[in-house]
Amino acid sequence: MDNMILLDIETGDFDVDSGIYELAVLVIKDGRIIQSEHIAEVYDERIRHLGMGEGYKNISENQVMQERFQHIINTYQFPIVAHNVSFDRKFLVHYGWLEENYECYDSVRAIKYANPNLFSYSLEYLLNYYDIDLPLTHIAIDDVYALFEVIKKVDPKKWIPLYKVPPKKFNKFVEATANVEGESLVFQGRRLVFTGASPFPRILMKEIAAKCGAIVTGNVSSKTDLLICGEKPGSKLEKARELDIEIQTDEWFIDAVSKDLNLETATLTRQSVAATKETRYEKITYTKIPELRGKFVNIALLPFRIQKKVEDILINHMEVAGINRGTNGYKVDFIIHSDDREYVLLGKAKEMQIIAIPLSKFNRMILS
DNA sequence: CTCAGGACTACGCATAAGGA
DNA sequence: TCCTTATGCGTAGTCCTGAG
Repeated sequence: MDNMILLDIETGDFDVDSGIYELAVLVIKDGRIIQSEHIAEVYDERIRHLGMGEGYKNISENQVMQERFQHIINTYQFPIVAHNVSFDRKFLVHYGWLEENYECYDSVRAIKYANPNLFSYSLEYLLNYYDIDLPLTHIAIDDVYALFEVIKKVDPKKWIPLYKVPPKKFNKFVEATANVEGESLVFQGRRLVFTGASPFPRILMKEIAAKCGAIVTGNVSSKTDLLICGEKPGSKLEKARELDIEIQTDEWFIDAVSKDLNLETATLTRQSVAATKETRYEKITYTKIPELRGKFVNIALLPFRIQKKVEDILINHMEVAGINRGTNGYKVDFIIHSDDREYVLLGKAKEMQIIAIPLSKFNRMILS
């Protein structure tokens, strides 16, 4: 997409009622900036550096500011692009700055499609990942320039407008397997059918039924012996009634089998499998980092949701000797830490000549 | 800390293909 | 010909992740 209006706003809070304090736009034509505007009004120069709209007036209802913005929109009529555009759009539509049906694109989404294997897509993380030497000041005009640099670097080919369904090739299949210990004869040789939703995953119910000697099928027929019915059943229940087949609830089912089987030990594993066949979605191959082989790595300082992913990569792809998640006492050769904080521990690590790299750099190394 | 909207999950159901 | 199994689409509900 060569023509767009890049946009960033600073607001009082997440809530629309908190108001708009700054708005910055870059008009991009043929991939170049042809106009930049910082639509804002300073009231206290001394606290302006704090960002997040500090030191600026609330301009939500300011007619002049609104017209300045709308003049740009009307002049170029390029689609609007912002990082998490639905957030900015919500404010602009709410205060009547923007038509509800104006074409909007989310840069988070476009960048994600271009590079699906990053640990985060926040603007700060992207600046670090792409090694762009611009500070994220949370002053609208600075941030919008930063976003421009990121977009230039990524050069996303696929831009999907808000509310449009993405292409299927990003779908992943999920393979689920259940494991239940023990054997039982409760349903020996009987044909079972499940219908409706239940708090117990279907895959687990099927596995349990099989352990009890049942033959589980998908449709009710005259050969069916028993229908296990959860909430909101469909036409299977109707059919079972017609054919006068025994109908029981899922609680009844769990009750019946738990006499013989120890369900406490049942396990359910889900594995995400990249779509294959006709799609071009390739299995990720990570670049090995030789320095990590056989080393002990500390990942204590990572955001919680990312810990597991990193752990998996370290064990299965980097052949590390061990991982520790705590910060106390264990042998450590290497530290992978979060980008967004300063740690006292890192100073100490430097003293002890332990290599410490931010997550974004690790991310870059394994994908290069 | 909020909220929008996309991603993901877990079903039903229609239909086609496969088996006895 | 009847029954089972596989597949793909529709959908409702839940979870996740950015923005300030």
